[in-house]
Amino acid sequence: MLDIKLIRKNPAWAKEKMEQRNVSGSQIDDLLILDAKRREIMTQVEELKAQRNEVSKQIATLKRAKEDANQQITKMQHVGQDIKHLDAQLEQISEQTEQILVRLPNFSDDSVPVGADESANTELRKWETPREFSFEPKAHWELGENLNILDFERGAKVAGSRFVYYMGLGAKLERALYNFMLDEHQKDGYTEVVPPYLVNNDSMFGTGQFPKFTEDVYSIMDEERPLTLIPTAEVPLTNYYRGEILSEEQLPTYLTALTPCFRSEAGSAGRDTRGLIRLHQFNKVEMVKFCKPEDSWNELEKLTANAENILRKLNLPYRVITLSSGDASFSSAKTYDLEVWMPQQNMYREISSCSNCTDFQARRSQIRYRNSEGKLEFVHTLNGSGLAVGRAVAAILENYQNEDGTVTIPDILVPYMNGEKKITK
RNA sequence: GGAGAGUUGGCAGAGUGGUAAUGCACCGGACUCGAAAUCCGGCGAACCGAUUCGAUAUCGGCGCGCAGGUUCAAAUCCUGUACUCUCCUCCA
Repeated sequence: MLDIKLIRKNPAWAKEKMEQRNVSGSQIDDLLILDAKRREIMTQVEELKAQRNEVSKQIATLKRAKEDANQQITKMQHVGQDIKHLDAQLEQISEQTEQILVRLPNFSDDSVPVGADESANTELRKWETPREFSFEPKAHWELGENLNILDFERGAKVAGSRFVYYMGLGAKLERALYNFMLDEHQKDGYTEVVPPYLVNNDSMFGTGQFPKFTEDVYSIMDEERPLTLIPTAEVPLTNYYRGEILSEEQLPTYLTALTPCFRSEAGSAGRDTRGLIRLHQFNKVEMVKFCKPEDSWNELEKLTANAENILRKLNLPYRVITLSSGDASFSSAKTYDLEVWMPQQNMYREISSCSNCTDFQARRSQIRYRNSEGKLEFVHTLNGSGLAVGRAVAAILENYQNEDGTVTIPDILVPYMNGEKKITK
């Protein structure tokens, strides 16, 4: 959530920043009109309440002295009516203000390339050149099906399209990967967490998925109480400290978790219909950080390096992209995407997304800390995938495939595969 | 699933219709070479608004798990709800 005071202070700047994110500047105008009205009513109602408090004290004094207070009581009955009326108005206008405010995305950092969509993204760096194949590289789904380690057909039968079974060494490769990732992140100072996979609406609001993106997730009703299957571990990890005041010593806090992620993929019909790239359920290792505001930009670089570390140790070629203002996600002030090389598609595909959400999520979820002057401040939150496990499996299958259709296990994973060096039929 | 108890400041804990005791902690001061002890004073956290360019500050609102209701007035009464604990039941 944006700081309304910041918008109040500099409306023109706020409008420009919102337009960079494909949000009409008129939203800011509407917001400020409502905000001015809200404060006007608030002043009125607060004056009346002050009066009521004052007279109530007189009534109490009179009553204690066994004197007559009827005149004051009658007067306050009217004041009470006025307060009720104005409070109702205030509530209505506050709701309208909130409606707008909670749907505005975070401000992009000034270092972010300005543009409406992914065409304005910029490449920051590239690591390793993709391998030259002496044969036509196969798609990972073809390799996986031939090796009997991926079964999309039965996934579709049992659950529907965009679901898969990993079998045998495929399942083991998946497990090897996330064990490896979690071990690496632990070395980098992250605490391993197993969080809830179902979360309540407050949590979904806290990280910015709700109220705007209800279509993208699976929700269930549990005794009238809605719960949502997490679309990413960012939600339970960032909400870990929701509503809390942290001490300075608790910062920075690094958390990591392997979780399944559930996404309805509404609006992506027809895209990546084959393979492991876009499933309704996939595993992901996520990293989340809470830090002091002054540290968050440095922490973003470190977080991104932690994700890159995984790809480097797996020896998978990748590049780092800075997402443009229009392409970055709702809560993010700046996002780096890591894209891994996929030989069959002959292109880089997103495998990780590392974002600095500044105080945007912290304000929504009320996560603060007491700074050295004893003042409360919102923390900054960051999150990044390290990595999407399914996509990593896909990248390994394609990059490590041999001409005979077998797949060599990356050296670093061999110990995690009980010494298995190759996947054969 | 059933029954009961509870939720009050940083912590402990009183308050059952008249506007949140008290203790510890904390902050300031005195004493001291300095500290401890002692004494004096201050202090519920957060949030919002007005005055202000802004900060400080002042005033006000708000504030007893949360949301409603009754009342001139609610921590207190009523309704709903969340969470915690205990017991029973069930269960991996």
